[in-house]
Amino acid sequence: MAAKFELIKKYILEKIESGEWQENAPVPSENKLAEEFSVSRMTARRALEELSQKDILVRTKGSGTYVASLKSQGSMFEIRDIADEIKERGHEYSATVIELGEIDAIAATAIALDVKIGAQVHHSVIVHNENGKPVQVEERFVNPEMAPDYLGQDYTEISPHEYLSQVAPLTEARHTIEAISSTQQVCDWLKLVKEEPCLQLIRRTSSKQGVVCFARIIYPGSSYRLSGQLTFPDN
Amino acid sequence: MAAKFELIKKYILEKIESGEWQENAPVPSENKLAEEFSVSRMTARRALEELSQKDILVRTKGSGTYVASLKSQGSMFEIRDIADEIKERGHEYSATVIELGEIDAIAATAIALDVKIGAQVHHSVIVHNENGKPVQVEERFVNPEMAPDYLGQDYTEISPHEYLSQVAPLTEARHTIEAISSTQQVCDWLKLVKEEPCLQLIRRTSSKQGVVCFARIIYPGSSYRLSGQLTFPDN
DNA sequence: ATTTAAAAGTTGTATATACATCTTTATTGT
DNA sequence: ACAATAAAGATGTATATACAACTTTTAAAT
Repeated sequence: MAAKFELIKKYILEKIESGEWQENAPVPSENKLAEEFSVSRMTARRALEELSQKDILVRTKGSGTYVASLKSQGSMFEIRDIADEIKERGHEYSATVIELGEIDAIAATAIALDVKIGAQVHHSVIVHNENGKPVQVEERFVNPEMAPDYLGQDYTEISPHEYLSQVAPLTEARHTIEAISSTQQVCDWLKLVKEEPCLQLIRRTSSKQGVVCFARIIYPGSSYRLSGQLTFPDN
Repeated sequence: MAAKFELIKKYILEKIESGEWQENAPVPSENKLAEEFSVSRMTARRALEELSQKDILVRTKGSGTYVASLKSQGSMFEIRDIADEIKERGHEYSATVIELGEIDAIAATAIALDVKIGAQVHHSVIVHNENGKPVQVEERFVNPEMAPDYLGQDYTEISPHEYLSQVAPLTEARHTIEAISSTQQVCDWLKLVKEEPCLQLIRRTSSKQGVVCFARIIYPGSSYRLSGQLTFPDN
């Protein structure tokens, strides 16, 4: 039989995963959880404390416990939102939607998304511009079952990453990074006059319900960098 | 005044950082710590438990608490040890030491290592081979104060990473990845016949005592990949 | 010597309690 | 209406206790 505090953790995680408790939503207090689950306060506390140490919850003395900002989750090795980064630099950000529609999944896509070959999947190609100049291209294949409204969004306003985070919070992502030479297609998208080494980041995102998204993000290697941080105990 | 359990955590971390307690070393039991620090068992337990959740300690019911394998630390976004990876594939691994000595720190190196410009720092260039073919070059600048014996190691036997992990465990690393075109020097080292897009990973490693190492690791982008994983709560 | 059984040691879970510290809300006085 | 104060509510730290479950060591029996 599972431990009591694990059941409470599970309960909270489910609320967050389902989207019922969004970012910054208040979580029941130690005493409330203790009463609802018929456990002592210390047991309820343990559940909250452990989730807080995993940065899923944020606790404030005197105030309460809240769902953490999900962006802080992935930040260990998340590409900082390109829009934020550009704006922070004081430059103008814009996005160009090159493609947004459905396509048949070829074998590689089907495997990555865990759907049948030939199945219709959502597909988008978006170019991010800094001061009007393209600096990053982002191609995504999205499992329609996980995000049925994917095609209905305005991606000049909200980034796909942002939207998908709302639809499927608490996801796990696997990344692969490689250096490639820009293909003709990439040269077109990024308006490169010649071939250039590029960073290609492939990201496969899944939640407990299944694979959400398969993304290919390409930077011209010379102009942009991807930074990751391996943190370690503060003390 | 700091909380009692924080003092115990600090005590344990210092033992590990100093190297006094190595990998898999036994850590005093809850009861022993409770007695030594004159606290209740629950307080000592809290210190051990929190360090265990950060993967610094490993606890086994009935047996005891031990210092975790440090390699599991960085594994979230550590480049898997190239030697291991090659051996796992059933291929032959070898390393070629191209350079091993001292050099004057130029400005960029000095800043990265937090030493004075012109100071002598340890320097190594090592090429890793798979079945005799070079697949990765690794250039390192090492702060001599942190690892005085760096030059005395046999890097065909032990990897610099492995050695440095012993000298300075519990480090924090910052990574930057970019795509570059191979320079002539890199072409020489990797025996590339023509320019090729490469992944360049720059890693700056520091412990609490200071900056340990500044490393530049270059892969031919087409043949090798760097994989990272963003994990998320198991439940 | 080998096996078996008991004991001791260690971590895991759970509870009840006490008090500290901070925040938010409600009350009261002007 | 405003400000000051009090009360209530929340998290933070610490302790003492009890028992469960597992491992290692010790002791005993064969």
